[in-house]
Amino acid sequence: MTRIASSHGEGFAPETTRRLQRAVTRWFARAGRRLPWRERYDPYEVWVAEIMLQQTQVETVLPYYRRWMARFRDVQAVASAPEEAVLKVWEGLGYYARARNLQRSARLIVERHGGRVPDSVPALRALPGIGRYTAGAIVSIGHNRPAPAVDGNIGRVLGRLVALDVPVRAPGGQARLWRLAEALVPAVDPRGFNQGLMELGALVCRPASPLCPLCPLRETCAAFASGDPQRFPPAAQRRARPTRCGAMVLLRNDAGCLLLRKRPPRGTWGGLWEPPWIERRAGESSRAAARRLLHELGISPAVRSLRSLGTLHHGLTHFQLSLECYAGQVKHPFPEVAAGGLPSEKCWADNARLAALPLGRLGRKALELRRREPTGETAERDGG
DNA sequence: GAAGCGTGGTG
DNA sequence: TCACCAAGCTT
Repeated sequence: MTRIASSHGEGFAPETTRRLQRAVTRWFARAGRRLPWRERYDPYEVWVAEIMLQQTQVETVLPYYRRWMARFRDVQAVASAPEEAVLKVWEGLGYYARARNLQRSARLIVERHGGRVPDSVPALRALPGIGRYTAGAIVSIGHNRPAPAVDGNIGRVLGRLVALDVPVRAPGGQARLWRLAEALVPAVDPRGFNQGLMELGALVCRPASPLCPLCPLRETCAAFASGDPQRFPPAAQRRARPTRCGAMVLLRNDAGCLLLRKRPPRGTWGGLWEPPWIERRAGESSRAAARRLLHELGISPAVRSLRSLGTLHHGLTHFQLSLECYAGQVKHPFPEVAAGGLPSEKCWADNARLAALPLGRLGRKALELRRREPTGETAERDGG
């Protein structure tokens, strides 16, 4: 391996660079997976796929991508859809700000770019939800123009190639990787090169147990030469994940409809619907928390009883949720629920509405808990 | 710069 | 069971 210092920063000697470029693009042409967004390389399709793929694996994305394309054929279709329709297709995929930003961006693309996905990094980065990586990916993959793009996979591949000794996310690590990517991306077939690096990271240069014997870059790879490629680049420290406890209420009225609340547009599960829940205060029992929640909802006196359905556990990136779930019946068929907020933020949903509204996984889990519970009145018992 | 933002797969 | 990770972006 020959590495030289150049005016562009660090990089490889020109002949090494060309060899790496060829090795990656040839390997990708041979071993790259056939994926729906790789059929036509339509910039709209690449854009949607890249947003879905942020922090999400290919296998998870596939069914969502197909549903999306069946529902929204082009930028205009996204721009003109109700937000709820967009969130419904996204339901279950997580990081819901991506869906809201996708639609905001679609409207901006219609306004500013005549409905065509921009082909320059600055124009793309001006759109919400598109950062440095995604802009580079859309330019190179969607438009086949040379642009560097460093995601988790490429960061690991390049990091191993040069035996990067600081975490990818560290300040110095990012800068060095982007300089490398910039120096390596070829003018010819940048699409195949960037995708090839990513595909290598996903299939061969995996975080754990990399398949070096299958790697077209092993002769140039400093981590491979070290004999322990898995050590590079070093992992960053993780933060602790605290558990938050609380109570959720599944309230049915006499018409059999379930009370749902819409979450505020920002924050966790922004814009999605869910059965109301509340965090427990210090020293407060979950049943007491449930009663406090009912009071906030303004329907406390109408509830005959609360029976425990069990505990719902849900893990998120930065915390773990543990919710005691209570089922209750409300006396009046259509009680006022506006007391605790705007009327539009709550609704009594029948089964058709439940199926049509966007809910997060937590909400769906709660509905499942209720469905499995035998119907009819049971004596009040405390689940904690 | 660090924290917030979902979910599912894996060892 | 549980920590770790996966095609990052925003504030």
